[in-house]
Amino acid sequence: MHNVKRPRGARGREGILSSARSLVIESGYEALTVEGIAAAAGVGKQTLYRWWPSKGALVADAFLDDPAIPPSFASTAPTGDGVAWVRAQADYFSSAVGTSVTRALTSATAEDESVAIRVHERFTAPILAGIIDWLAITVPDAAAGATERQRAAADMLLGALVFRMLTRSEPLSGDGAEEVLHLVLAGLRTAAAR
Amino acid sequence: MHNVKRPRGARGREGILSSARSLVIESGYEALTVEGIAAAAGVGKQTLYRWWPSKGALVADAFLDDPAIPPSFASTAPTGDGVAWVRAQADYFSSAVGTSVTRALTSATAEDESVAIRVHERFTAPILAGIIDWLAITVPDAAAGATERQRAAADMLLGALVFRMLTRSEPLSGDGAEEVLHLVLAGLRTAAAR
Amino acid sequence: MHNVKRPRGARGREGILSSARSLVIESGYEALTVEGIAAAAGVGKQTLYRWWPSKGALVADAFLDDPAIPPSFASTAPTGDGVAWVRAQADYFSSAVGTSVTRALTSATAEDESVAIRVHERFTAPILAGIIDWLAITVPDAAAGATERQRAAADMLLGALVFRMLTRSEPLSGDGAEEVLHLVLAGLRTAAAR
Amino acid sequence: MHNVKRPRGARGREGILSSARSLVIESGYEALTVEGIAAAAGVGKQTLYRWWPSKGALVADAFLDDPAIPPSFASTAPTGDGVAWVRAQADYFSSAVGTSVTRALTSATAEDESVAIRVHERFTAPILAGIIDWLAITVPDAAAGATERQRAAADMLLGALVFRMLTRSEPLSGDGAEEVLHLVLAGLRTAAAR
DNA sequence: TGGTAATCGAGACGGTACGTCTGGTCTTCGA
DNA sequence: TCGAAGACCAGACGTACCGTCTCGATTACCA
Repeated sequence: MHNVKRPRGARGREGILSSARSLVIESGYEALTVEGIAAAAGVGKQTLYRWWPSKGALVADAFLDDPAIPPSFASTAPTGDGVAWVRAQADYFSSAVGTSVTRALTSATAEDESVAIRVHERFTAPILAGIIDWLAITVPDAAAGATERQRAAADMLLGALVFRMLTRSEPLSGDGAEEVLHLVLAGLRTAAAR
Repeated sequence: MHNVKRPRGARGREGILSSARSLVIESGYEALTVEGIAAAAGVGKQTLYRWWPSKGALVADAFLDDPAIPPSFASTAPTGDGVAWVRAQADYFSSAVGTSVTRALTSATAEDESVAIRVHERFTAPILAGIIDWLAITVPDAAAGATERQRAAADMLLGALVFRMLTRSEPLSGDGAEEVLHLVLAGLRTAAAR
Repeated sequence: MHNVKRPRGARGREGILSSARSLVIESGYEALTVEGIAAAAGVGKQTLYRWWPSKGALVADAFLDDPAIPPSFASTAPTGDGVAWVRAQADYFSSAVGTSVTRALTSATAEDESVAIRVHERFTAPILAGIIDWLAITVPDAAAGATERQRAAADMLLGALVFRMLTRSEPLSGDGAEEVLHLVLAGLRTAAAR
Repeated sequence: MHNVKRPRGARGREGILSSARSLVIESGYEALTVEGIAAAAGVGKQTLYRWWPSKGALVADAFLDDPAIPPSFASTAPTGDGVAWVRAQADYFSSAVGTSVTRALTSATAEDESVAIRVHERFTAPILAGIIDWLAITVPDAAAGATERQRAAADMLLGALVFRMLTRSEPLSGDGAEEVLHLVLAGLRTAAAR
């Protein structure tokens, strides 16, 4: 994306991104340095600057490119009644990894507009799309404007979870997350029946 | 807050905070430096370190201490049907000032746990409390657990707005924000009637 | 010299040396980089490292191999009374080219012992030999040790010119150089007559 | 000289210059780095850049400011018949320290015109002046132009020594240096008697 | 009212990291 | 098959800030 060619060094691109991921999870995005990534990856600094314009862009790639990482990532769409999904999200946002990764992506996003766009396109938007699709099936609504309503509902659902994590030491519990889910579904049903 | 005594310098404490505010709004939190604040306020660096342990703590004070700033701040509670309030919030989060300030507080929060606690206590919690109170009046619900439900609803309402702003170039429109409000109220009403 | 094979590239070996010469004369030895030479010669860096072990060695070759360069080089031996020759040397060491070239060879020499040896053998020693031969003819001296004396005299003659150039903004004038010549010849004559 | 104020840190200015001197003598000017000096002196890089505009200027100060260093420096004027002095110079230029220091000053001089001026004013010119004064006493000459002749003689004397050191692996021996001295004096005497 | 302490601005200090540049080696790919 | 092109690791460059530490000069309080 930043360049069609890819590093071909001994460790290569994946080694670099993997080092960056480890460092973010260990010590957080604020403590992350380009020199630290280079050292951890056994790579010259210039190699990083050759492929990524900034620390934020590198970190975005680190968490966006490899679907296997992070382990229990919030990247699947809800299924069935959604309860299992929303509790898994609550667990993820309560975990050290989930906290580190989400904060890292938020910070990277805040620093650089182009990173923000990329993170949205490749990360946030797909998750929201999955939620919206599931909501459309779960609470059918043929009304004009239903799509906008579902979009707002998805923002509320994911937004409440993220907002809690960013602003509170104790993120939403599984029960709290389920409460959010129920309110969203109840609201949508009422609107659909209106 | 960090010290009962106050600077006696030409500009004083308020001059420092005011300089910090201007710099954040002009150039963003990432570009903010302690040296920059000191220079802008015509103050020695040591004076800043005397009263604030970190850049984040200073910025938190800058936006928390003076109720007059930022101008159209999201700090009042909703009234009536809430529509005017929620549209004002959408406007605020769409503005350059609202974006800068919210991002700055989010970043400061991410860097330092004690700043996070302070921002929550002095800023986020009061806003949420105002919303919760208004929700309790607007959608009366005597059921056990209603408080938890209202807390979740407040997180959804404010969370959706903040989440949108943080992750999207185009924050929620007034209409979108109103949609969120309606869904929250509809959900709460259904739950209350259950 | 460092390799019997020769580049076949567009410009070839002479193109490389010529680029190096131009760059030295334009910007000086300190500002010279291997990358710059490669770029100027339209050649890969590896091609340079294939034939020269260091920047210094390349520069030495650049000024030693081609007798046509630099234009009015100090490489001829004195003739007749030596006045014309010594004034030509003064002019050369006063010129931009003479200054650049001499400084470049001095720096290259200081960095690398093997370059020093090569520059001496191929450049300094022949010049000194020419001077010594001319002195032996001009001030005949059959005494034992006359050769040592002539060697010292040659060092004095050329050394005074080089020393002046290296240490002073204004190198020896033609008159100053002639003064040096007269002193050397007077000293030798006195010694020969002793 | 570069600034009227002086470093006041734990180790101070002299510690920095002393570290620079050691490094030059150990490994030569080419291998010297600003970071190396800073590390050896236990000082931040910025402190060096605050007081000296370049590595060359720092090195010039290192060898010019403290008259006690280098130990057997060529900075005294000749006395008596000059033989002891000229042999001491030959020894100095044959020593590892003399070689390192002279090459370092020559390189620093070649890189930066302002360093060249300073080295000349504070180092080369005083030595030459001492030689000229001694020559004027040793070989009295009331003729017009005698001063120019003595200046040329001083350049020949010191120049031969420096030229030999810079261009040859084996600098002038004591005997060779004495030969130079005799030739200079003989030449001057002849000229004075003319 | 004059003397003494606290506090100020200013900015030097030892450091860390920045983003860039170059050195010297190694790999790719077109002619 | 060989060389241009340029990526690679390494590490120094000169700069920006960090948070700490002197400096005088300027209060402000007490004698």
